[in-house]
Amino acid sequence: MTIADPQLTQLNSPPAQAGEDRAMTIRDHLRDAIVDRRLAPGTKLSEAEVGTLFDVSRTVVRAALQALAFEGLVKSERNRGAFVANPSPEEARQVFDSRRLIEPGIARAAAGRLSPSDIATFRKQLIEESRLLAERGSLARRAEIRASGDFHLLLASVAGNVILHRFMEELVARSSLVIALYGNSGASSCGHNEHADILAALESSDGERAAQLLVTHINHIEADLDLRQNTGLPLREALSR
Amino acid sequence: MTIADPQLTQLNSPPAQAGEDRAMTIRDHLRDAIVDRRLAPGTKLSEAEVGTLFDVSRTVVRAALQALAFEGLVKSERNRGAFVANPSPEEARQVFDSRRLIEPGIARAAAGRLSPSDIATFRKQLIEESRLLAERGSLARRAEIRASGDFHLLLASVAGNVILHRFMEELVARSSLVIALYGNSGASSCGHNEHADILAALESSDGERAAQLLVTHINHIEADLDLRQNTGLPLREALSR
DNA sequence: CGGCACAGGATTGCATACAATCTGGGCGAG
DNA sequence: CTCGCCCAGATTGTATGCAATCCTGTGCCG
Repeated sequence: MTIADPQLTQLNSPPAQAGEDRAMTIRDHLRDAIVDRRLAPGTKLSEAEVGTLFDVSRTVVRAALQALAFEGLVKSERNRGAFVANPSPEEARQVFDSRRLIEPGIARAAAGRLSPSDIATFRKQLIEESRLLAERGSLARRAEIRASGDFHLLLASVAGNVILHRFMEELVARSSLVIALYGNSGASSCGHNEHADILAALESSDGERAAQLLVTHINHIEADLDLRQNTGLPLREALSR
Repeated sequence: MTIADPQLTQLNSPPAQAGEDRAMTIRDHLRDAIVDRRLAPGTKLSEAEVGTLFDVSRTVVRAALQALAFEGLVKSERNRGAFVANPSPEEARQVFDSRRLIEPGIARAAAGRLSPSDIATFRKQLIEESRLLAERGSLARRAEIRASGDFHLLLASVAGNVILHRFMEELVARSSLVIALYGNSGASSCGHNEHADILAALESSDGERAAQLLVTHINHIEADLDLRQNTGLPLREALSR
């Protein structure tokens, strides 16, 4: 059960980053792979194996894995190793509860600060989403989920609060994991039209409406999941019953 | 310019932790020292020095420092080292903006879940705060600030959302830093009575009122700071010490 | 035949060694 | 005297080695 399948090989090509921080580069690549579902929840991330893939020592890999563990994307167990997080339905609910609490506030803040260049960026983002929505194939589907998350991140960045932005980065990433695990419909889960509506509300400086649309949007995403308790049981306890 | 002053010597006594995670132990001790102001903002945390103090290798220290950097309590600059964070007034405002956004939601959630044993814990907490409020001396003042933060953390823990709880841990810790930096009044900044009022609202299951009191409370804390822009010299935190 | 003990291998935790980079001071030229 | 360069010390970044721990599979015993 090695992680070196063909689709992951692309991880191997960080184009010789400049003297930057290699641990963070690896962290970013792993995070992308996780939210893209190229790495399934529960997959073991062996230090040696990751190190070989990226051609660095375990020291650097450990730093990257620790960072991902902080973000909740990786669960690290002492003397056992690091695994792609496998959020329980309860955790999944908490992710969306948190988003329902935080994102409306972000929307209100963003509504008051939206610059013309922000609007342009948003439009480009929506166009990209449309393009991916039209495309077929699992690869496009992945990119679409990613782009959908980027919309929310863009919103957070416009709001101008770096702390909340980081919180949102974590929440969006974990949402991707949760959707990967509990996603139900074949239909695209993240209604793209809703994003456009939210942007429209922002453009008319109607932060309150944007906030409300956002909550509805999050509700839709969560409603599309199957968060029944059964699925989440760890193997051991499943056998005990 | 060593950090081994008399008041820090107490860091040196982790009573030989069991096989637990030493990096996290060191992280906790450092965090305590930072929020207690025993380590001033801007202080350099040399890996070798910290390692000597705790009698571990730099490897472990690096893990602890990375954790603190992730929480925003430490700012780590490549090839230069780790420093106790020195938040700008703008960052300080963002901390409180974040708290105003998140804590009311936590209060509403907590109001619906408050158990009798929770109430008992809260009461003990308030008594402790009163005790410290009465005491004199900088040591008691530190403990009081700490205890005041613990109230908010307790609230988050009652709310039952582990993600939001972690966010609050970060925000409370950063608040302590900010208060240390920009605190104005000699008077106790964190009105203890307000905590009691909040608890009363929670006990009567009036989450809305608790939320509102909480916002007022946060406003009071922030109002007690001097967040004028003047300090904002990005000049390398010039003379920050 | 099933359960338990134990050894082998593999993996992580930690310490240490070495390389890369930064800081600060001294020295020389203008 | 001031400015700039260069070198030495110090500090961080990374790799590697060793010890501790955990998992697996085998063989023994009930």
